[in-house]
Amino acid sequence: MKKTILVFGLLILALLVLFQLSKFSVVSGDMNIESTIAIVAVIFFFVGVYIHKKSLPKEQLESNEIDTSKIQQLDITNREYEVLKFISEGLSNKEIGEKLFVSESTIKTHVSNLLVKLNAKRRTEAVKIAKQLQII
Amino acid sequence: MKKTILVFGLLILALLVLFQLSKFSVVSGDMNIESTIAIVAVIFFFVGVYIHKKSLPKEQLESNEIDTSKIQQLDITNREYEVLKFISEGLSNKEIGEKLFVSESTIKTHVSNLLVKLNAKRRTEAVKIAKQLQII
DNA sequence: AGTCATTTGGTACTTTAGTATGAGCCTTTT
DNA sequence: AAAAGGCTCATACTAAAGTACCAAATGACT
Repeated sequence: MKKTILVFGLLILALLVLFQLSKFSVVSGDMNIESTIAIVAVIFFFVGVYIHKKSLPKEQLESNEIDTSKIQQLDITNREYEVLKFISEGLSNKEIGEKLFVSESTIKTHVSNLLVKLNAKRRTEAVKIAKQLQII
Repeated sequence: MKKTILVFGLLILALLVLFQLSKFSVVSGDMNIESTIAIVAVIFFFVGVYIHKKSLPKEQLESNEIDTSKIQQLDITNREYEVLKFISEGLSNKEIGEKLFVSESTIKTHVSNLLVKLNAKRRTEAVKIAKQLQII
């Protein structure tokens, strides 16, 4: 929180300096008007982008990107990951088996392994943990 | 997609017009340099904010806000909603019962009613649907 | 050729989950 | 007071989910 205030304070200061500099350049004739306005426009455009980005909660920007490396760290195999995604879609073991053209037994095996690897007691908990880890 | 291109096209056009106008104002002496630069800075700042906002996927901005009205539309009661949240946390009926100081039977009743109201076959599907509806 | 990880699938069993039904107790509304 | 909705709980059941083991086929790597 203190950090945010500091950053914004410095930013405003920088903008004021920039603004004064741009005026000075024009008045002193070091630069023509078109260039100055263009530069100011470009800079303030990016400032607008930056401010808006910073104004958003961090999760909304970080989230939605699946962390592939974490999947490997947990030793989750391709097949297991497929099953995990179907679980998060709310499908039963039987339905997942039909989607992947394998038996329900196979899905049960995958699910059991997933629960161990994700340190979950139930499939619902597995979904929660997987989302926290940004795996799905 | 066509709409996006159209909007951005018009936006660029408007900016060019604005840019030319600002130059013209200064050259013709209708406005002083300071004011012109300030106006351009402010406008392009907000353009930056706008562009950045538009560049984000809609879900990232809409999401994270729970839709209270939709909960009522579905006739989900307070208690049922509490249970729903615990389900999404990956708890079992027994664990939820302990958290809410009621029996597992009671939780089963609530879950059954939730599944009907959310039109889900399983608790995992209920979680998925509830998230789609931005209820949790 | 042999090892290893992955995927598959089976049996047998225990544990949760979910359904159906009925009932008692409150509180709010009519 | 009666009706209605919400919360509670129990019984009895069926259906999924999950565990524990075992075993076989496959492909990659050494």
